[in-house]
Amino acid sequence: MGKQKTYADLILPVPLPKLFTYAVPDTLVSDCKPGKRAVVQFGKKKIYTGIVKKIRSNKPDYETKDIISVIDDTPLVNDIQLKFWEWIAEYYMCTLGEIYKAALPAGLKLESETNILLNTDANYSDVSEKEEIIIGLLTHEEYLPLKKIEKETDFNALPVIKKLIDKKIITAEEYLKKSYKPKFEEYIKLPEKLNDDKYLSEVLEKLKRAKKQSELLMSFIYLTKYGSKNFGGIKPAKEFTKKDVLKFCETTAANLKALTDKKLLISEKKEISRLIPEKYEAEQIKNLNEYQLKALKEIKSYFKKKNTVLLHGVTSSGKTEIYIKLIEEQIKNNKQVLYLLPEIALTAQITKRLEKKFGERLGVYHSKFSDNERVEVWNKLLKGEYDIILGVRSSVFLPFDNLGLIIVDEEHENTYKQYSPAPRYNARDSSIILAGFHNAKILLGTATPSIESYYNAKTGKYALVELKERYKNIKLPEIQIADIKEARHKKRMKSMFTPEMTEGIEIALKNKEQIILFQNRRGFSPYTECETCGYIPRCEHCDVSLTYHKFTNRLVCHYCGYSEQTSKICKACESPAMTTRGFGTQKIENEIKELFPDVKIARMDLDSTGNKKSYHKIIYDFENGNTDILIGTQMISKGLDFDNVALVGIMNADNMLNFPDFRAFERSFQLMAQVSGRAGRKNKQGKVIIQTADKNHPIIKNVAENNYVAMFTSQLALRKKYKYPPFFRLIQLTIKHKQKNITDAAAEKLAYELKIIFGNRVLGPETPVISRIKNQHIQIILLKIERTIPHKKAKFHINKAINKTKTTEKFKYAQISADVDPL
DNA sequence: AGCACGCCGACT
DNA sequence: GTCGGCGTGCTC
Repeated sequence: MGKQKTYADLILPVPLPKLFTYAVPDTLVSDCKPGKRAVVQFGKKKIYTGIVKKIRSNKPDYETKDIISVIDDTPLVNDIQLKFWEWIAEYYMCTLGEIYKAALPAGLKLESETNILLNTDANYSDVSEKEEIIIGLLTHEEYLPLKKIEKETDFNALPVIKKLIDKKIITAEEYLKKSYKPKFEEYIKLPEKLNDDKYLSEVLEKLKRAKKQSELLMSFIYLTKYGSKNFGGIKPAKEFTKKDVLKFCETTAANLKALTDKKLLISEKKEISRLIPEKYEAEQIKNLNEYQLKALKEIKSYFKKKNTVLLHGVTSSGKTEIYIKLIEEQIKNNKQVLYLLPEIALTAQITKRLEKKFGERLGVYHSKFSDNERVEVWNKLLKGEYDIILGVRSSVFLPFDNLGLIIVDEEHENTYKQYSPAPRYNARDSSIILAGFHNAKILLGTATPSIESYYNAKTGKYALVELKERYKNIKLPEIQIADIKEARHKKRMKSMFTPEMTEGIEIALKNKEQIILFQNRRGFSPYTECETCGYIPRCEHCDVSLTYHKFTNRLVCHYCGYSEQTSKICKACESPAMTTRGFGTQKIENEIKELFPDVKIARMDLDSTGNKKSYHKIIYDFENGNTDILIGTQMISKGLDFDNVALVGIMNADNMLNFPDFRAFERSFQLMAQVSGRAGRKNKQGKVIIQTADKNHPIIKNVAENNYVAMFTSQLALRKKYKYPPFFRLIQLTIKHKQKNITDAAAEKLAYELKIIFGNRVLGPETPVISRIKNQHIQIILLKIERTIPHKKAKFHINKAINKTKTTEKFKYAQISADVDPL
């Protein structure tokens, strides 16, 4: 009679729809708890860390492996998070493994690597040439990672290694590699005994002949007592970092080492945090103006009845100050706050403001942080060292245990939706569920609400608070529409600039005021075309035209990264007539340089903001007036506040409006309204010039009149008529396969299965504009399902149809993925 | 997703 | 004959 065994269901980082059950050895039973990481072998060799989902005692009807070890003393993921993961998996039709992968920073998901060791007692008299090469590599090393051996050999090393293992000459070992590396810094302090003046003078006597060393010792002692006023200054302290010692004692590392070797100074390596916030003087937030106060009061009173409030405040109405007041109250009540924002663009300015207010209790989490930094944020939140997290999409996965409020700033932004890879979740919508699990309130803020959110507010699902006055009485900008068609007809265009735009720029420059020129990129990139035959180079793997990059002079595929040299000669007809078409920010930059040669220009787009630094530099230069004209993509539309912008020029409104997407009008309005909001200064009205070939377009009129409600009303009617959100829920299914005929047939079959249940709610299958990516052919099926139908039920039937399709032998390897609420 | 196994055409 | 490509199946 053995006692009952314990089993654990684990979430593993694989895209398989089920949990994996492992036996928990008796020694680990007391330690193995849900939310902790367990190390297990998966398959023949791979070792992973999985998250313990559930502990149970009933034996499964298959053989189980044992858990190797449990890593964490306390759970890394709490119950609320596990519940949240399950909701996301269900709603967005993905696996828990995919969420696990997305939720945790890589440093917390350990994976094994294979190491190869040479057996010392092996007999290697009878080896082949290739085998000898590998043995040669190993003779100088204790061991080598398999990956490294594969890289350093110019033949396929795997079979050779297998042979060598068979011959018992080498062995393979799996080991978990820790990717999180704590950061260390060297600190220097004085040994106790040197506090004794008598001893000190003896030491100095001994150092008589080492002048540099005694000087250093004296100046270090001085530093500990009085600090320094040079080089920016430093306060007295018991110990200093090595870096500071070298700087303030004006000495060399060698000299310092001489003293530490003699134990006259003590050097100590300490683990330090990478997340040292900038030290700012604590700042009082300015008093709210009467409109902000009114809005704040309304939000608070609505929170008594409703969980979600939509704050619709025009650009520069001071929403951030209201957020700060709400955050302060939560902190007073010992609650956590999650402040979500779209992408790095916003973080720079807002981080600074929040850091000034909340100092070290603020954690920042975004994509430009290194993985090590993200691990630290996770751990610090777990330890309760943060009250507020300011972060992007993925911060909804951080280990909060006591949220009181979630703020979703710029609620309408599409970067809240992840498209690829799975989980294809929307952080705004998910955070409403997350807030529910925590009994927390949620505030959506924006100047241009998404149609969905405004509809929810209008129908009473959310409360609506309006803030229509701009902060500091800045006037909304004057909006001028410049007719490209007419200017072209009269031959008055200068390159891509209408006379209105050229004049506007000239006036602003003359007044020493700044200018922002906006060119959206989406659906509009420069490409090359043959003037003789009209041939446009396309990607061989992805069926999409290649984008021209002037900087590298190459044609690049934006889907797979393939690139090729540009050529004057047309590949199709061989005439030397290839020219560039369309213009992006680079082209505008070049044209401006020609039209206004002495003007200082900066460009901000994905290419020019490769890292945190270059991005901040562009903003910093513009803020401080070092740049006259800033040219950019949507990046510049997001929440940046500048003081001296007289003119915002929208280079081409039409390519946004004509984008083939049911949200094109809504997005165009949002973009133009947001970009316009960058214009205007204290006491002086700003100006916006919109260039368009269609000056009577209703959306352009809505923008010019700053009439959100008109845009909303007309769009809502169309959404209803054509069965789109918010009335219908969209689910897009993507079918991929290497062979076109299998893709097409599988898509047909899936559509057929879906139509049995969903009837004419099924659209397609259709060949998307980009019909092939990385040599995979693609078909898509779109479902439009009434909001009134329970989504669980709908998804159950969709999964059934997918499984049914896969029962056909030929379609077994077709990849079918779902995108719920696609953008 | 990895990873291994096994089948088959293409080379020394 | 072996090498290496890729189709197929499995993972507690």
